[in-house]
Amino acid sequence: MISSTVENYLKRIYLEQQTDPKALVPMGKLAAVMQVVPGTATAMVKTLADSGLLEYEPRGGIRLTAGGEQLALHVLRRHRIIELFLVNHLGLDWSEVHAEAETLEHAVSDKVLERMDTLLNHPRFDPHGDPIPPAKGRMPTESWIPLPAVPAGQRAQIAQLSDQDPAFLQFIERNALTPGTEIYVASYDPQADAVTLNVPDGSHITLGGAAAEKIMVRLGRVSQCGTRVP
Amino acid sequence: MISSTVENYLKRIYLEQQTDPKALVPMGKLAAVMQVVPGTATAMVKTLADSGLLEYEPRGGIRLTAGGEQLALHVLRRHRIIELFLVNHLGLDWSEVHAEAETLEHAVSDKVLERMDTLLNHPRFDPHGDPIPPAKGRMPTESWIPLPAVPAGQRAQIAQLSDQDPAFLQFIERNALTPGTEIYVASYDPQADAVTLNVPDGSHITLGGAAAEKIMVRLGRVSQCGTRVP
DNA sequence: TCTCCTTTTTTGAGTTATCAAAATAATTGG
DNA sequence: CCAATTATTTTGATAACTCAAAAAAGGAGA
Ligand SMILES: [Mn+2]
Ligand SMILES: [Mn+2]
Ligand SMILES: [Mn+2]
Ligand SMILES: [Mn+2]
Repeated sequence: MISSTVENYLKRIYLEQQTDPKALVPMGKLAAVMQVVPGTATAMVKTLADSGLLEYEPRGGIRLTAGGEQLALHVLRRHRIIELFLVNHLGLDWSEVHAEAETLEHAVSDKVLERMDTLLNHPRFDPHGDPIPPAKGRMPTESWIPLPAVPAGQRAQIAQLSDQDPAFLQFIERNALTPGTEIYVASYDPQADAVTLNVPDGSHITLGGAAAEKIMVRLGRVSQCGTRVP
Repeated sequence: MISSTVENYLKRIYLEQQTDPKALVPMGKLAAVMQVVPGTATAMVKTLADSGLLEYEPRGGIRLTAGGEQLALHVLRRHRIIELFLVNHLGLDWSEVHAEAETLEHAVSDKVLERMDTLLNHPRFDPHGDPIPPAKGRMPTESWIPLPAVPAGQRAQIAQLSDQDPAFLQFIERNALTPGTEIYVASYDPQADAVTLNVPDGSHITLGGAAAEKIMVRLGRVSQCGTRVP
C-alpha cells in the first residue's frame, strides 16, 4: 500500500514539474514545498527512486517516471473532485475546501470517488479552475496567462486562481472574480504595478501586481463548460 | 494531534467495554480485536494510559477514562454518520460502507461531519441499526435482545445487525430482514438450533442459531424513528 | 585559480507503531 | 498445594518518517 506521505510527495513533485516541464525539480524546491528539511527530502526521494516512481540525479534534481506521474494524477483527480463535491454537495465555502481535500484525498476509495464524479456529472474543472485529471487518458493542456500579461483594452475570462489561501479566495469571491467571470482589462501600468479591470456587474477594481499574478485568465470570450460560477 | 491508530484503539476499547460495562477489558481481547500481537497492545495501552485516555491495571485490564470515552464516542459518531451518508447520498451498498467508514472516520473534519449530519436530518441510527452518538449529551441506551431470546409466538422488530461482514449483510437484505422490519417468531427449537420467522411480505425463513444471534431485536411493535428501511 | 557561499547529502538520533520470542505472572487441574 | 497451561509483559528489532547538524559538492566572483 502507498502511504499518504508518498502520495503528497508525488502530487507536489508533479505540480512543481508543471511549472517547467523540461527541467528537473531541484531538491531544495521539493523540500521547501513539502515543508521538510532538505535531508528529509533526499531520504524520501531515494526511496521513491528505488520504487521506480521517479528518476533521481544526485545534485541535479528529480523527475517523475510514467508510473509516478500516473499515481500523482490519480491523487490530483481525487483532490479536485473532492473539492468540488464539498462545494456543490455539502455547501462548504470554496475558500476552505482545499485544506479539507488535502486529507480526504488519501482516504476516499475509488468507488466513492467515482460516485462523486457521477453525481457531479463528470466535471472538468475544480472550484478554483484547475482541470480535473480524467480517470483515463491524457491530462488536458491549459492555455492560461497571468492577468498582468493581458494588454489593456482586451477582454478575458478568469480561468483559475493560483493561490489557495482562504483570505485571498474570499477576497476574490467578494469582488466577483471567480473562475468563468468575463472581465475587461481597462489599464495596466507596470510603473504603478497596478491592473484595473471592469467586471460584468459594471463595477471596476484595481489590483496590485502580486494579486494580479495569482489570477490566470483566458484571452477573449471563451466558453468554459463545467466551471462553477459561484 | 491524535493519530488514527489511537482513534481505532479507543473506538474498539469503547465497543468492548459496552459488552460488559462493569468489567475491565482484558489485554488479550484488545489485542485480538485490534489484530495485533499482545505485546503491541500492551505497549499502546501504556502510552494511552500516560495520555490519560484510559486506566490500566497491569495483568488486570483497561477501562477508558471520561476523556477517552468522549474521544471514542466522537470517532463512533463520525463512523456511523459517514456510513449513513455513503448509503443515502452516494448510493453505496450498506454491506460495503463499514469498510469505507473505517478509514474516512479519521479524515473527515468536524465541519464536514456536521454538514453531513444536517443533510441527513440528524439521524439517530446508522444503516446497521447502531445508534449514532449525539454531538453533545449522553449516548442513548438500547434495549436489544438477540433473536433467539424471543419466545416463540411473539412479535418483534429487527433493531440491529451485529456482524459487518458484507456477505452476511447481503443475505439479510436479500431476505428483507433489515433494521425496522417487523417479524413474527414462529418457532425456536434449541435442540435443532433453529429459529423460524415470518416476515411482512408473507414468506418465512429458518435461521441457525449462529446467524440468529447476530440479529438484535426489540420486542413487540415498537416504532423506531430515524432507521432506514431499505 | 582559489576562496566563499549556497545547495545537497550524509550521519546520528528520535518518534510511532509494529512483530518475534523470551520472561514472568496468574490460574487451574490433579 | 504444586505443576502445567494460559495470559500478559518485557526485550530486542524493524520500518517509515522526521530533524539537527556536520560534511561534501558545486558554483560565482575576485
Ligand atoms: Mn494530502
Ligand atoms: Mn483546487
Ligand atoms: Mn478506523
Ligand atoms: Mn454501522
